[in-house]
Amino acid sequence: MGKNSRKIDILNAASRIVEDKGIFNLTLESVAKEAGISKGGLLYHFPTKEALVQGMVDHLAHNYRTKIAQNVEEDPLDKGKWTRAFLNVTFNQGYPNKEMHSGLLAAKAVKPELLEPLHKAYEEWQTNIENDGLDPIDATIIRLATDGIWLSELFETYQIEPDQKKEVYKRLHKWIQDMYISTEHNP
Amino acid sequence: MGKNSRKIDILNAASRIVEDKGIFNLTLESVAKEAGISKGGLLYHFPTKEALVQGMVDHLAHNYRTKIAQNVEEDPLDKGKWTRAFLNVTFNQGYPNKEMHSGLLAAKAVKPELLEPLHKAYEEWQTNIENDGLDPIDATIIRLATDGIWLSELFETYQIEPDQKKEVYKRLHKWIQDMYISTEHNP
DNA sequence: GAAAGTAAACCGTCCAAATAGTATAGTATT
DNA sequence: AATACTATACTATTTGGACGGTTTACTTTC
Repeated sequence: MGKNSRKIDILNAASRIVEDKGIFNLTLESVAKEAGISKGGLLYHFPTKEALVQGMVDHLAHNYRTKIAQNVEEDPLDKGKWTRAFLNVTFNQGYPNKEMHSGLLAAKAVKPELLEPLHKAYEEWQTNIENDGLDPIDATIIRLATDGIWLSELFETYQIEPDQKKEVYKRLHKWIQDMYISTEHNP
Repeated sequence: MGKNSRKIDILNAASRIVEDKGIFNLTLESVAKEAGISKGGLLYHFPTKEALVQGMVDHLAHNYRTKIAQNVEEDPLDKGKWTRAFLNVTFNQGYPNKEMHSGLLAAKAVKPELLEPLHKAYEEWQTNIENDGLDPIDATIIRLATDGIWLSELFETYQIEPDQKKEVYKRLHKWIQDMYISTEHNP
């Protein structure tokens, strides 16, 4: 296993706690216990609670980035690949997942500045989506809609039916396809 | 003026604290101070911290509901009025606002079950939007996109340019209009 | 209309429990 | 010898909330 698999164990434990018991139960002791480690051991890896939360954010931003990048790379088509990546990741690959939810909430609670790694990722993505070979406004709308799915899962504002979610996905996907066709004659 | 204007003062104070200093600084003392009241006085109105947060959620859910309902009522057209209400409220009336952000985050931190009033509102709205006289999937996509705007403002994932935001609004609005035209011949 | 009564609104202190972080001495692995 | 821990004790501080008392706003009674 990697050198820092222990660190990742700890981060996962922290995520689980935030997810199951809320941020107020994210204490050094509870994280240590959940990770099967002593408090001293936890503090060895993350010297402060803030460092722990920063670790959570860095980790989730890295994972999210990797996931999106993978989808972009594996896409055979160039036009719309970024927009499609977000669609796929959100609708078919369960991202952003609960780990991300906890990380976001923890950071927002402890110190919003910790979210910067994620902000940077989002800025880049927005640029890529606007230069995805599609109409930038339409592409942005598609991205916003996927973020809407995320929001609804994060706060459980409403449970979209799986069938309906699939329909939404198909329609958005088709939308990208139609844009592609309508612009390929105007290079 | 109203009997419980004091309660609302307190709720506003609590929102301000969450917004400016984060959830961990939402203590009984800090809320009391911000509201210009004593700790005892605060506890008179909200006997526990949980009750305070519940108060925040109830208040924001009520305000949001009212705002949406107003827009629906004032809409001269029937078809698409619910979908348009969300568009207008989100893009032109600054809702969900910071007060809502704080309430949501506080509830999620203290006890997610407290969000139920909001969940109920969302369920109803989803039903209304699906029966808005528009294509239900398209209407849902528009709603998801507005939620996406909300998410980005809540976590500041990326700052959408005001011009671009306006463009997005115009396109979504036009989309509703086009749907209206294409379906009005098939009653 | 003064006095008495009453309930809601509010103050300020006290306390037990919890917590972040420090410190330290020792152990296992590499 | 260095790294990665365990285990435990301790400090300093914060916090929810209980509690007993006080003021204000209104009524009622005499």
